[in-house]
Amino acid sequence: MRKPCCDKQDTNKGAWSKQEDQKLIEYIRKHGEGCWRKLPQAAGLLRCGKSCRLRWINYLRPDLKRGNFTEDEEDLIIKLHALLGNRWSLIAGRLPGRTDNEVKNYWNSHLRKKLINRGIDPNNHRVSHSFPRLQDSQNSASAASSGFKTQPKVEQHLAKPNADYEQVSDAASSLENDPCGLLPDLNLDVTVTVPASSSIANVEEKRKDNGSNLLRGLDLNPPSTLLLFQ
DNA sequence: AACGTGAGCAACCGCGGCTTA
DNA sequence: ATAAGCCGCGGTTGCTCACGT
Repeated sequence: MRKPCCDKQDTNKGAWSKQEDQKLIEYIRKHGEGCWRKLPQAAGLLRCGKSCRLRWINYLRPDLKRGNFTEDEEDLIIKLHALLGNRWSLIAGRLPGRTDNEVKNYWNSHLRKKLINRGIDPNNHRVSHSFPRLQDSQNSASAASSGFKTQPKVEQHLAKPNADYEQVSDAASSLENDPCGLLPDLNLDVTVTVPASSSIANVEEKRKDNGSNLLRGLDLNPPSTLLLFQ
């Protein structure tokens, strides 16, 4: 049998130092990503491989954008969350240079509140009486101050008060259980194909057999050609 | 100026599925 | 065939900083 992943008593925890970052960057620059278990020892780091992977993916990767999310990115996150639910890695996969952790944090700290302020339940993207909407004047003011050019299409279509649409467990299931066509105007223009062996959908289907029905057979194109909504 | 509070974010934890010995 | 390690994910925690009193 294999050795345990790492000796926890011999590993550092908490914030990474610049020296540690540098070691990790140097090592991956030379050897590339992969084999996270061996990496810490090979790179001279007293860290768990898991921790190294997280640090690299979320912070050190050279292709990371960092900085504020654009309005387009915000809109896309909201729409993808309505479609996919809390599948942050999938959502981040549609946002070049963004990580699942970053998207998740941004959702929890900013976007959730925005939706709540508009009387939309962020869990299912439906108008909810338990999230009292601001008056229109306040709403537009808050939208303007919070960076939205106009009301996103999602809200325009979802902000129809109708108690029948409430109380659904999560966004993904709400879409699946949408007999009334709550989201008719989202125009989910996705290509339905037999998944290619290399497609994201295929990989995801292999990984997450539970609850990935939404993705089954969806050929998720690269971000630049994504046509989820119009 | 000092303290309290809340927001934002980096990092950790635990779990599930896959891989491998 | 099976048990245990590996990997990646989502949820949660805890630290830091900005802001208000």
